[in-house]
Amino acid sequence: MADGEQAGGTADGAPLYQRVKAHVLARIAAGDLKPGARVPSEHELVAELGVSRMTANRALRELMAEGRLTRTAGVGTFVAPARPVGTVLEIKNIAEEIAERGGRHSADVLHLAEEPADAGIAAGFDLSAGTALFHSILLHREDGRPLQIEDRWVLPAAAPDYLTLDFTRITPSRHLLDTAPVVEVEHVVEAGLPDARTADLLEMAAGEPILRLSRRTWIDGPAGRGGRVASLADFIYPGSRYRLGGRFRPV
Amino acid sequence: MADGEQAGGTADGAPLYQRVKAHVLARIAAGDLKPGARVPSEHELVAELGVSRMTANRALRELMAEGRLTRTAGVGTFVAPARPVGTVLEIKNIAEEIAERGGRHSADVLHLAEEPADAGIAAGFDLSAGTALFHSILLHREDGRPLQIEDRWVLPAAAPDYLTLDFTRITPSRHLLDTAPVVEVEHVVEAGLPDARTADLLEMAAGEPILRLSRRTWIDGPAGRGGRVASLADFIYPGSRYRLGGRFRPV
DNA sequence: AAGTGGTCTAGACCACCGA
DNA sequence: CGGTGGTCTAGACCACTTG
Repeated sequence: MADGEQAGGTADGAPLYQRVKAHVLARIAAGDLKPGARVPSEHELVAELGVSRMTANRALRELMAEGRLTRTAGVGTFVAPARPVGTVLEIKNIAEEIAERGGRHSADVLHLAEEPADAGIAAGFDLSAGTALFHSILLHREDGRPLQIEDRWVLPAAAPDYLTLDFTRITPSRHLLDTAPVVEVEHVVEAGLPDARTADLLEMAAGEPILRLSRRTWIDGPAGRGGRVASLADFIYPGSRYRLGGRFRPV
Repeated sequence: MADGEQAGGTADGAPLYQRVKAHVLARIAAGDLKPGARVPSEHELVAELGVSRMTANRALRELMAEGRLTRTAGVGTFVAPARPVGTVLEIKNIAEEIAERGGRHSADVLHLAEEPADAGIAAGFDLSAGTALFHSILLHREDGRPLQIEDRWVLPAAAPDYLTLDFTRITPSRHLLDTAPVVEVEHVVEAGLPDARTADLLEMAAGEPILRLSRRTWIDGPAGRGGRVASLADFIYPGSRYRLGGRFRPV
């Protein structure tokens, strides 16, 4: 129908599907619908709220996309279990991040060559040991002071011209992002102790720990296949000079 | 129309709106549509692909929700600029996380009291120093071995019964999640060195670093106001026994 | 005025699930 | 079999932007 209706806890001028969403969320918030409980079906919402089925469908579909509901064709719609809290840690290009702080970024290229992958690196790429990969090691500085060691392996097919690039001017992250669309990313963060060379390069005090961020990125295969590991990178920061942060609204 | 069509790089059996999405994404991937470029309007897609406008709308709307397009009513649809890469670090309840690994969780309550906030804590809550808050310190163990120190401050209004809970049976995270819906979360991860008491509690080797995760969570105000800081928690892990990881598809 | 996205409807067909 | 979600259509009205 057209008007004369109000559904949930959303402003009157709001679109109908949003009011339907608010209506369902309000019942969940009130404890009326607990996790696992069955939510009114599309047809029931049509009858209950006087909206069309497409509108009810959009409301429920979006709530499912937001993680609030689970739906199964032929069965029904249910309140999703309380979800673990996740965080978006936004990991910017180091050069852009420094620029945003008003600092000056520079980089030393410590190593840049094609090398056979050892067993550990090869495993990260799902390739066999000995496969030739590009390997770069960079030292990034903020206002001249060492901030990050970037130790990266790259699948040659993902960036054929990798060895010819000037990494004092463009970061590998930037180049790879521009070259191939990233399909998936994996991150692992850990605390550790630096080896002697790392401590020396980063000009760290004795005993100071490092923060290590390991990142794997996947790209689409050339023909749009499942996707391949394009790059494996370790970012190492002095523990006293770097923190990783993120703020977000729960999904 | 009904059938005899195929649009982009998606399987023939796939829903039409997904084929429309694939069609647009393929043009972006091919460099045909670069960031900022205008994407065919809904009407144009209707004419070009023979789908209904609702189907074209759903395809473009979902691509916008996925961050690939920007849309402006009255203007048009455009390819979104390349986005900085973000990561979802999913941070589970420690008890559930241990259970998922097949371990046994236990906890010691080291401290549980109402205390005036010092200047630093109060600042985190946007309150004035000296405000009375609940303060708990817990030591979480996996199969008896210390894994995490949880040092938490809680706004009394967010969990009035906090001091009466049995934290050997339910974790503060779990209780707070069940009590009040979280509106926003902030995380900071850093590496550091433990003080003597921390090293002792976590049974750490000399010189071993810690991984510290600091979390602030916001809840809605009682009347649905802007939101208040409900809790401020530090989670401290032995660097040698914990890593924080996440895998996701770029938005 | 023409084009854009934003929304909504009433109906339709389908695959799937459970009794 | 009836109920469920999943999809698709052909129209419609609206607010907005642009020329």
